[in-house]
Amino acid sequence: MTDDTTLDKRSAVLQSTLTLIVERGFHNTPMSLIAKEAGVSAGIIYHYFANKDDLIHQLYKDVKAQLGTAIMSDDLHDLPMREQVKRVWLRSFRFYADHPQEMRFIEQYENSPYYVPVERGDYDPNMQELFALFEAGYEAGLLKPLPAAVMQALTFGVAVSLAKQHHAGSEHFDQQTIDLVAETVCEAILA
Amino acid sequence: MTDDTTLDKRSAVLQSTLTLIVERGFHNTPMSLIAKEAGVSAGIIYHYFANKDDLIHQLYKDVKAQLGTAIMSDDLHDLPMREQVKRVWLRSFRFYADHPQEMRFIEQYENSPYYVPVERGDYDPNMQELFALFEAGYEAGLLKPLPAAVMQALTFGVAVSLAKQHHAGSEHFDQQTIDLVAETVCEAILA
DNA sequence: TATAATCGAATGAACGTTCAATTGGTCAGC
DNA sequence: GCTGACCAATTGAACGTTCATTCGATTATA
Repeated sequence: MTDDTTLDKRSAVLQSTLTLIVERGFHNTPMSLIAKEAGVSAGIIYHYFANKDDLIHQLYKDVKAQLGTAIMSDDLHDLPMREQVKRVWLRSFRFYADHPQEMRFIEQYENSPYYVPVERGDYDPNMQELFALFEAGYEAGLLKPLPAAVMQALTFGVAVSLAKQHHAGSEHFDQQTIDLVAETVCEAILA
Repeated sequence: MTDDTTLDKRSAVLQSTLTLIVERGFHNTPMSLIAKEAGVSAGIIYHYFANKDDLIHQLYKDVKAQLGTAIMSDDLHDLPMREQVKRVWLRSFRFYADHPQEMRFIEQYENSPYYVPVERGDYDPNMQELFALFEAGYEAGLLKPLPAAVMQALTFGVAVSLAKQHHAGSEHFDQQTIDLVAETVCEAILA
């Protein structure tokens, strides 16, 4: 009973879907349980979502948009490239570290058959901005001439992996260590 | 019908479970379909596995062991640390790149509630050897003094992320690019 | 002949989805 | 300000299906 029932029920449904799927997986999370946890009836879910898959897809979009906002919130223009990269990296790590449920849901979704890699145009606006940043850096010769996928692996791949261990493990990383990784990542991709 | 029925049925079941779960997810992969695809009866699965969860857990152990073998197969001792790291990294990437199903299954499993992070002792012997390699390098001062989790993120995190995009994307990476990433990863963690 | 392997129909529970019925709110016309 | 008409929101029991698992019978193996 994650009681936001006073707010709108659609949000309550999304919220309890998030919590339950992270804890129990896609299977093993019946609609009836989502409804109970959200404090609504089973039927109402179908008023807001076409079906279970639609609910899951919409939740993913929602969470991914949160991530986009967290990373690209304020503008980075007129900062040097190195600083831009560092900040973006730190924010992505921070989002993952501070939002374990959201992170786990994203990962669970993206590694399941639910996920169909999207066209560039389908991305969240903030994410598009992010790609633009990298592209600009690349064309200005400030970044190493590496394929975009390699860039992503060397930056966000590291952030995701690190955050996973952050949550899984007893180990917690102090800010100094995180900073060091951010620097290392910059080193890896800056020309 | 991935016909290895002439071999033992247990393997046939594991194989079709792998294929089907990668394509359809844990849910949406009924035992009956696994049986059909393996060319065996539904009942026989319960002769070899306690239940569906057990089947999935055993498949994971199996695949993870394959990965361990692929990475640590021959011995690396008396190679310089840099070369050891580079080879291990390249092999892990190669395994993922060459075994899309196995990779996807590992990722799907590890990002689902099936996965309960294990104690050190539970790891595959080859994986343990891998940890030992890093530990030795660390204690000899050949690697940067970073937490083990950071080391993993900077190496395998990158490999996994890169391999995912390798499979998802149109983009394919030539050996030269892969080599460059391997070098970059070494740079990132070597003292 | 005893034991292991194998079959596949039967079972019963769980689950996604539907729907007829109820409530609540909005607002036009009086 | 009241009425009633309309539509959105909401309920939860009921439906039909799917699925994991069981088990008695059958076949192969030793």
